[in-house]
Amino acid sequence: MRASTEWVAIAYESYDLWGESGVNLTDSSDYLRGRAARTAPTLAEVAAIAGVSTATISRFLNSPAVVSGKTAERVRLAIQQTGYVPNLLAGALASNRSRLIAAMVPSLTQSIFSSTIQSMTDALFEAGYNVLLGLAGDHDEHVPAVIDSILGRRPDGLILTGVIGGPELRARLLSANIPIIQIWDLPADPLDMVVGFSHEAVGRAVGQYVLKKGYKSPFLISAGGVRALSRRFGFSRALLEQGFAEPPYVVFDPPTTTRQGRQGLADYMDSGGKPDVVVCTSDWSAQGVMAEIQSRGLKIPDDIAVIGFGDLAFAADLEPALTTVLIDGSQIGRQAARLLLQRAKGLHPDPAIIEVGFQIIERASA
Amino acid sequence: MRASTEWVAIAYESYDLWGESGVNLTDSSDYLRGRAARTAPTLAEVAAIAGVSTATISRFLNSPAVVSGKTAERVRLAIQQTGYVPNLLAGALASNRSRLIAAMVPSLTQSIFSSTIQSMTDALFEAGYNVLLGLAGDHDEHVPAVIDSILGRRPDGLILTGVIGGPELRARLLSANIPIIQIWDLPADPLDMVVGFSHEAVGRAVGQYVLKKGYKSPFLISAGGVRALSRRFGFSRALLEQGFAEPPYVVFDPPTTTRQGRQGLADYMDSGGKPDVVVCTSDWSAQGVMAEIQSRGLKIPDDIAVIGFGDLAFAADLEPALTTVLIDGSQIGRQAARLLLQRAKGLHPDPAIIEVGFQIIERASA
DNA sequence: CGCACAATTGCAAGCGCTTACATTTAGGGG
DNA sequence: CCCCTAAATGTAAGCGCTTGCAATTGTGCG
Repeated sequence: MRASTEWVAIAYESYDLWGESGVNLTDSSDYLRGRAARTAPTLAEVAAIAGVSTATISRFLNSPAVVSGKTAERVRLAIQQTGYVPNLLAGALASNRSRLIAAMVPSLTQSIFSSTIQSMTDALFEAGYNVLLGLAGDHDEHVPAVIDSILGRRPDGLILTGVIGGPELRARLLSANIPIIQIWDLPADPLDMVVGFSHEAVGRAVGQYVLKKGYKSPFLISAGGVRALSRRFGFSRALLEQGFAEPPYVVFDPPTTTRQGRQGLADYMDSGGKPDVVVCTSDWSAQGVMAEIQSRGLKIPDDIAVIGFGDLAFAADLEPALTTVLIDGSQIGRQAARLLLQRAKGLHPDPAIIEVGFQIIERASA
Repeated sequence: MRASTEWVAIAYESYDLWGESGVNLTDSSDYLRGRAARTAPTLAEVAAIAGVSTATISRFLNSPAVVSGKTAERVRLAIQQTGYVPNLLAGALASNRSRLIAAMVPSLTQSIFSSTIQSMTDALFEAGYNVLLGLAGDHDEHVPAVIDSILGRRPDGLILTGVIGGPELRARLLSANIPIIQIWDLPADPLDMVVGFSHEAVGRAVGQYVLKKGYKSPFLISAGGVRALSRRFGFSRALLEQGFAEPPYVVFDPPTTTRQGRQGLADYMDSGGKPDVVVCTSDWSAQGVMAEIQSRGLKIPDDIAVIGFGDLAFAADLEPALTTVLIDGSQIGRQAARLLLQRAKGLHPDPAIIEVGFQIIERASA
């Protein structure tokens, strides 16, 4: 694909000049060794300066309402003067609340979940929580290790995207005894709370849309994950129920890429396939499909129509604009954060299973 | 842009059925309240079962080499039997090592940094570290708050992308007394270690490339951040040095989107601009530029050429393939992780300023 | 078989906070 | 001006681990 490659002057000198392991090292054991290294001020020091007990400082920080005005002022000054930053590790240990929420996603690159994580992190941050990210791997290959390291941090809540796992994993998660939210799906057997939608319903809706539009020869480009497969399943069901044949499809390994879309359609057409619409389980592959169609001098949607999934930021601004399925990822994140915060307050949100729905966005491509 | 919108059946019933705040709540104070809620097994319990002291269990976990074989076996069993998960908060407090690395990025959505975070997180996880993500906001608006909450977790290292900040912020960061790595740039005045490249050099290289290709009327679409501005500056310099005029440009607020590219070019051309090449400070906007050009029935690169930045995953598979600047984000992440790990071992990597370079990838679009 | 030394293990003192409970101080009414 | 109650603050016991140091056990060798 790369027609040619030109190294830039400065790159000649610097790129990979030091290999990933060919770095010179100087031992200087004084740095970061043992506990002598850091000397951040502690509560006790601030308390001494302010002339109060450590308990008062702690209260000033955590429940300002209970300390008197003049004390508060002295404490404020002492904190400012010392540049005190509370040690949340110690606080978490003592209070048994870490103010940490763990979120597990397959991966970060090209992830459809990033808007969810973004909005969730923002919302939780407002409430004093930090998000600890766990990357499960595109095939969930790191799940057990990630779960263990995450649980070791004693998070106050867990957000999971598409982790199924066997009974032992479920047990391990449940034994943490913290709120768990599964997002981006509606599991048949939820661990706890859920914010998601039915992927099969999406597939079915897209199938009905395709039929309504009068397309006769759909071709499916699907990712290999369970959720994408559910969508494909729903799509096929919709067609079968109307007496159509099961549509041809190709399945690619995650993560889904633009190239897969291009490749998938190219291979299909090169082997004689003549689709009038290509349905993708991701806007990324849909984008590749569009490129492939155009590179063959065909017209979208007249010769071949294209449908994506996700309504990613770029979908509306392709040429032609991409017809796709909108999932409000930010809303999922906000809802998840909200449920978690409710639970942290000791409330039991009802319902604890929130179906966020989806929407087919009809644009020019199909 | 949305030609029409169709709600899917199931969506009618469920979408926003519960508003974001209209949820019924049941108080059940027994849940997650006070310290009675959790009863995870502790070191002491495991020790009792294994018939050894807590110190031995701790050693088994952290320096297995020093415990004898038969003891190790007993401990292993006890751990398995109890389902013990070490409380890393307590461990961190006691050892003054949190095994947490904080990473600050502007945002997650459409972020060019995601491959860096991904590879960094993976590499650090291997070594027993978790990554705590801090979202600074597209205009660094959350920096102070995020820094404080991050430092409170006592991370063992800090990774920063594009945080400048005044002297007081610098002081606060340095006072944490932990390794700091600034990535994706070469700051004139680094806090500590650096893994990045010169954005101005990128701009200059692109400028030279544009000249070499014989383009006469470039138009720039730039993001508003300091890094994108450096690239624009470098680009202009390259042209000015060769006696060309400063190229016209438009600057958009981050985050950079496909729409900005479309809009930017459309506005420029509608007001009479006749560029023969559009240079973008992001592949995202380049993608929008391409769509806009094609929607006007023009040819890429014959009528208007396009150059992007980032070599994001889709760039090679657009039609035509996008000429862009490759930055190896994964390598940045790995290098940063490596530096951090070296430092954690008490070594001082040399050099501590790593320039990763870049590469102009010539494809069909320019 | 006894001793020096190394390899294991145990003891116990924290790490820096939170919070139940006790104590002190402030405020109000009679 | 005193007593009662509420508000503010202090005391001190942990939270669950790590680790310096001491004690114990094991090993090799004379």
